[in-house]
Amino acid sequence: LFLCVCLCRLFIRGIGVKSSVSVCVCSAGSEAKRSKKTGEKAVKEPEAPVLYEDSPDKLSTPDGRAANLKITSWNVDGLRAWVKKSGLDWVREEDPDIICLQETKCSEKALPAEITDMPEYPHKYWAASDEKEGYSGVAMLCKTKPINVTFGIGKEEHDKEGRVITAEFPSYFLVTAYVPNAGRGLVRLEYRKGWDVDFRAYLTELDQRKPLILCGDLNVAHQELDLKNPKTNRKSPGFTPEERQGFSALLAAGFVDSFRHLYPERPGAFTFWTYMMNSRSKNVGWRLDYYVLSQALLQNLCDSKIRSKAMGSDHCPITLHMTL
Amino acid sequence: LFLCVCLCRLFIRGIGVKSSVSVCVCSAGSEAKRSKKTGEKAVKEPEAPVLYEDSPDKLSTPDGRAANLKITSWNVDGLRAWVKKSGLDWVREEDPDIICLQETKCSEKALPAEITDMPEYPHKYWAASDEKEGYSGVAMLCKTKPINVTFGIGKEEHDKEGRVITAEFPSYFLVTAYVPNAGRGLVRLEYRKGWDVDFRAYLTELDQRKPLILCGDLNVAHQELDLKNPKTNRKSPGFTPEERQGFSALLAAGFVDSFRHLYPERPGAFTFWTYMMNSRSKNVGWRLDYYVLSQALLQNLCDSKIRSKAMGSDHCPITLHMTL
DNA sequence: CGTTGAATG
DNA sequence: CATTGAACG
Repeated sequence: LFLCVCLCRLFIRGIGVKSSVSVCVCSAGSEAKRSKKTGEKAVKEPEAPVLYEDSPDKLSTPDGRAANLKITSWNVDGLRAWVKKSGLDWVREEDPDIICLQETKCSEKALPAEITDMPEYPHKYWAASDEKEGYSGVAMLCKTKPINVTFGIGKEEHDKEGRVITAEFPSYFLVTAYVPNAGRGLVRLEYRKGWDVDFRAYLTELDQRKPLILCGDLNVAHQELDLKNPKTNRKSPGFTPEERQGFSALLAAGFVDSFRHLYPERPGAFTFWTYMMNSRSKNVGWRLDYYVLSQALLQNLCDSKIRSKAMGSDHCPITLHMTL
Repeated sequence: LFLCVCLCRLFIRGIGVKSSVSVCVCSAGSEAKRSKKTGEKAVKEPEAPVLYEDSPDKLSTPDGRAANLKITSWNVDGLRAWVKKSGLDWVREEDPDIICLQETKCSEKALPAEITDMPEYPHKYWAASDEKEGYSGVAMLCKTKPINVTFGIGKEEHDKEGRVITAEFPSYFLVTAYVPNAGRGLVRLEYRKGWDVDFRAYLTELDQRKPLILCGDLNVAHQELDLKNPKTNRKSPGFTPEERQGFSALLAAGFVDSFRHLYPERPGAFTFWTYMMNSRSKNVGWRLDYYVLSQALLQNLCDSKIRSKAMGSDHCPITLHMTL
């Protein structure tokens, strides 16, 4: 086992795979202690995985107004493969008013007819990477037509990779984003830091006009509670101090992490699991996908859900219920 | 239909795909005439495909000596995928004394255990491309140990792509080759012409020491009879005048195309069908794989077979029966 | 581990 | 149409 762990670490070294090693560090209460005591060797034994069950959807605000807006966000990790894996069947079942997709990896002309033809969502918006085909890309599908839709964040250097779509509705902005990954070896961490600054400025500006909902793959696990193995991932993309501080700064600018607001202590609530090492079956994951709200919208928040059972990507979808 | 043909041709234009257009040009006798007469429009209709059934194996020489050497050659188009598609099951069933494989696209360290462990063939020889991983590569598996085995043809410029293995046995040489494709747009035709000259010299020299059997994907259809659509492929890699003349020159140097020697008029005898356009089901193919013999070995030839039903690659295997 | 396009055939 | 490694995650 020890050898195995070492080999795993060697394999992962420097490349910053998100899920880290195969030995669970997050303990499962008394389970963990017992297994430590019974372990014959000095090496750690795998502990019982903390699986996760999301609570039932709450469909009203704290003051009792019924939910009337349902949004789903999903990093699909390649829209075409995700469609083949019946991702759209799950979406039809979930039946949200708005669907936001990230990492579509698909130019508009290559979109499968299954999604371009979907009559339930007559208003569809696509953003793709200008240069690299099959890289990045986000989409937004709406049942009702937004007042206005824009692409990018208004900064040339950030707007070539199809990472942001902003839709304006009467009472709010909806922003969906696929935040740049800091990359293996953190080769793109500097760029990411600049992105975080500029993206925060963009959101702050929007927020001054109208409250906003930000959703998508923000490519950061904010706190230790937000990933299975915080100890071993301090230098992994998505959990560097810089990226975590970037998220903290966003919250400090007047926004709220809706899930953590509602469930401040809930462990094991992840939205991403690397395909490697059976991470998902062991719930060795990260919470990288969020609904971040303008503080002004907190009163309209009903629930913020993690649909961890939905398959088709290395991320699972998340769903937001609002009264607006 | 005409539009479709045009689009196909446009798609294929300049890239020299071997199988050419989807309309069969090779006629099926009276069938063809009838369909032409009944055609309402001026455009050609698809004709009934000429399918191919190989004759039963003949297991003795013309003078009645029983076959005692069975060789199988197969361009596997990626050994790892071919193994997954049960190519080895077919080989075990065929049970030849020697197996020659081309386009293995696999370095020695990446070989699947299913083939490296095969106890029926204790003597295994692998050649791979030096530079490009997953490109070219040939292999030879023998039940009995050769006297000597060499790699390449003794010319630096040709010996970097793992294209030739030569095994010396008491009474003959066995050479397996994956001849360089002239490439889309014939970008490598000049190189191929040089190869043909040097390979022929290599074989001629070998032949002076001991008679030889050459097998493999020679990447040329010699005569019009050797591919479905000769008219439309005059400029396609594998059927250019230069490549065909290269093969003619080889025969003129004292060698025999064993299949065509035995079956001089047989049509539809192909060993390759592009994966595109359902070519194989329509037998729109090419004969690119050969057993070429030193003239001295003709007296030992029992049969030269095309196993066109064996699946797992875009080529089918060919089998040679000899008395040696 | 799994998606994507590129090169090759 | 299908295989391969490379980039990326």
